Amino acid sequence: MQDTKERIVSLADQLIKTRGYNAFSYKDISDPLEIKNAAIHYHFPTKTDLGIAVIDIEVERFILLSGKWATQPEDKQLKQLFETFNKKNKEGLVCLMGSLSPDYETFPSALQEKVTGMSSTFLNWTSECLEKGREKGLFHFDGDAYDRALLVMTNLLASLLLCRVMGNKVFSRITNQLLKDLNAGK
Amino acid sequence: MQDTKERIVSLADQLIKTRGYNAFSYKDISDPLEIKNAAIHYHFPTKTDLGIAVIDIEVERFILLSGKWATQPEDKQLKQLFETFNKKNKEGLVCLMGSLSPDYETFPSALQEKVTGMSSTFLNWTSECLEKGREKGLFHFDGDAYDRALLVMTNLLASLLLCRVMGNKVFSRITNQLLKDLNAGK
DNA sequence: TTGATTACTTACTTACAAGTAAGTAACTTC
DNA sequence: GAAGTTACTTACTTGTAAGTAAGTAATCAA
Repeated sequence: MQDTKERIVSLADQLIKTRGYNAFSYKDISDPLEIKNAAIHYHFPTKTDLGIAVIDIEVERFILLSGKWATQPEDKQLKQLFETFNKKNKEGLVCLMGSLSPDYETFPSALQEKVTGMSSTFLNWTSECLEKGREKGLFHFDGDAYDRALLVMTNLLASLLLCRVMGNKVFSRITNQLLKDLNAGK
Repeated sequence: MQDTKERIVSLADQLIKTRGYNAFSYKDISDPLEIKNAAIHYHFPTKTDLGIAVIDIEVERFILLSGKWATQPEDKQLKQLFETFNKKNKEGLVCLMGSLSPDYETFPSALQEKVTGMSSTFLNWTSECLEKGREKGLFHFDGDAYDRALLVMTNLLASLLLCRVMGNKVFSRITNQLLKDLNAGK
C-alpha cells in the first residue's frame, strides 16, 4: 500500500506550491487524508525527507515528460515547457523553484543540494533546447544559449509569482512576448 | 526615540529578504536588539503591521531614489535600477517582491494589498522608463512597454532567487544579456 | 504457526511562535 | 508637582509545529 505515501507527497507538493515550504505543517496533510501526523513521520521521518521526496518526484516527472517531447522540433518542445507553467498558473500554483528558492537559506544542506540539482536539470534542458533550436533556425537570439536559458527560466518562474500578486493575465503577456522575441528577425 | 522602531523595521526587512516572512519570528529581532518581544508588539501589534511597515519603507525608499535619477537619460535610469538589485545580490539578499510573492496566499488581505501596490509601483516605473527611453532611441524593443517591463522585472526578481541556488555569477549573466537585448539593433 | 515486517495509531514531549495584561521608569505638559 | 504619555519589561497564555516511544492489527515468509 504505497497509496498513503503517494498521497502525502502529492499533498505536500501542492502545499509547497500554494503556501510555501515553511508555511505548511504535517497537520495540513494529516487532516485532509484523515491520518495521524505520526503516519507521515513513519513514511518521512523529518520534514526535510518529505521536501526531498517532493523534489525527486518533480524532477522525475520532468525527465519523463521532456523525454516524450524529444522527437518534436525544439520550438514545439519549448512551447511544451511553457504549457507546463501555464497549467500551474491555471491551478493557482507557482513552480517548485519559485516556491523553494526564497526559503533556500532556511533549508538543511541535503535539501539545498536537491534544489540546486533541480535547478540545474531545468536550466541544462532549456539551454540545450535553445541551442539546438537556434542551430536549426527555429530560434533567433544573441549570446550564449545558457544565458538565454537563464532569461527564459527567470521569466517563467517569476511570471507565476507575479500572477499571484497582479492577476493571471500577466502570464500570457510574458510568454507571448518571450516567444515573439525568440523568433524575432526570422 | 524612534531608534528602536527603526531598528526593528530594518532587521525585519533583512530577515524577510534572507529567510522569508513566514520563517522569521519576533525572537529573531528581539535577541540581537536586546529587547523583549513585547517591545516589538508595542510598536507593531501584529506581525502583519510589521510586514506592512517594511513594505511602506521599501516603496518610500524607491520613490526617493528614482526621483533622484529622474534627470538622467532613461538607459542610465534603468542601469540604476539594475544597480539596486546588484547591491542586494552582493549582500546575499533577494528583493522584497521575490521574497513575499510566494507567501502571498498566507497573508491577510491588508498585507496582500500592500504587496500588490508595491508591485504596481515598480512595474509602472519600469514601464514608463522603457517607453520614454524607446521614444528617445535609447532602447530598442518590440511590443508594449508594459509587457517589456514585466519581462525585465521577472528577470531581475528571479535572478536574485536563482543566485541563491546557483551561485551569484548568475546575476551578471542575466543583466548583461538583458541590457544588450534592449539596445539591440542600435 | 510463529516470528518478522509493514503501516499505521495513541499519546506523548519539547520547543517556540504570536500575542496580551499589568506594571514601571523616565520624561513632558500644564 | 500631578496627570498624562512614551517606551518599554515582566510574566504570562494559547496554540501549534516537529518529532518520538510504545503499542497494535494485518499481512508475509519460513
